[in-house]
Amino acid sequence: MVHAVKEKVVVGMSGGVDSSIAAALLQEQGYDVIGITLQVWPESPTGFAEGGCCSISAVDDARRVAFQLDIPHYVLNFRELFENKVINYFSEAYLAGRTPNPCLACNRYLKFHELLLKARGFGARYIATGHYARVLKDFETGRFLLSKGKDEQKDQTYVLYMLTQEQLAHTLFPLGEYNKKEIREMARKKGLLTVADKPDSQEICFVPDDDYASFIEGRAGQRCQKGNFIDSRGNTLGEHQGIIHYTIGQRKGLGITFGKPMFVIGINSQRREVILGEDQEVYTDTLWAADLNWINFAELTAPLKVEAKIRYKAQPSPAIVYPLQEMLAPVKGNQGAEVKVCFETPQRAVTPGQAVVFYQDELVVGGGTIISDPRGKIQLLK
RNA sequence: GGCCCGUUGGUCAAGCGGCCUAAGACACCGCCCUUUCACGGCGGUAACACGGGUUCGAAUCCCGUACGGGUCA
Repeated sequence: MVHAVKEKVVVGMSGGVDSSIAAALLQEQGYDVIGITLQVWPESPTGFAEGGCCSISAVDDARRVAFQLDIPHYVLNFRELFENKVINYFSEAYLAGRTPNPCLACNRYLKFHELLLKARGFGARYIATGHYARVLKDFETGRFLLSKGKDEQKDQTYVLYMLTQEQLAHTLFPLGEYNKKEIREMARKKGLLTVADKPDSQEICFVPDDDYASFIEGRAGQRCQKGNFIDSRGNTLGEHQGIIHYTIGQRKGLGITFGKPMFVIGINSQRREVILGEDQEVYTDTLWAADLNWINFAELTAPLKVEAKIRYKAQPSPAIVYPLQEMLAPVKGNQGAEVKVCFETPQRAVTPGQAVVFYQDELVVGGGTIISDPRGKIQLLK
């Protein structure tokens, strides 16, 4: 008589429908499932949007689902880590004139890195999340690959490009083979009614009312200094509310009118200037990126043809990634560009701080952080 | 001071006696979209400087007041 030892897996349960069903599916597949909810923010569980991927209000929902599935559930306090790795990064990036993506930092440091460490503490070999993505194995190179999920509409690989081989080797994405619609259907059938119809997460989970500027100013203890709107020739057009209020490509909230739509085409944090221009001026075909992570191979040694995405919801667009021999503009303590990306067609609103993610068909080849603005000027990371 | 011109929503700006319970653009607000910030889609709020008159009827014509701009000694 041989006992099949059940493989242990820790599921990051956010309290939403996706991670709940992820846990349920793994359980059906015979895994020994442990549910963990990361408590990150804030102190008080009130006043936060339902359904945020890391919303504290979700702890109760996650606990309830775990109870219904009859799996152990733990709530771990990740507040300090979240503060250091996500919120600080978020604030500093904005203050430096960049546009951060806190979800990427949260994934990189908490949901995958730290959760995997905790999982090992539980004796689990795998962690799992409710992302719509798939992990494959390349048997020729032995590398683990990241692929889009079956549901193209819901593809979330953009926020997973930073996963290391070590992490991919120990991560399961049970939703990769399903559509969102099917997941909600399963939730209803399983009687997980509290989460079945929860809206998808949205907005920054730790910022009340989506007013991130006030949030940053509140933490900094002072208002962000105002500055000038200028055009691409340097003419002053008006006064802005502080650079943290703006991102490249932005149209609304400028409070300034020219009879035609105007967009942010650049941010100069040193001079506290926000550069405005017409729609056409916000397009560029070249960008530089740093902080690269490669999935299909260890290092980029030759130009690579890819389809690249410059924002979560951007369309993948044909491009060539060139490795840079020398780090551009190396500055002590700063990180220079590692690659130059040339698109076949100009991209709208290339924005420093956002990620560029490279695809080949269904696979995520890698990605990095954009460090140049649409006007081709490189801004170094801090 | 005299003479002339102008004064329409937050901004720009249609309108030339009934089609104006006033167009459009930009801005603003809301919803949708969305694990970031944005973009985008849809919808919405909002004005005839003021007071008299002419007329069946005035944003549109006349007179005066206020405020702008121009011009003349």
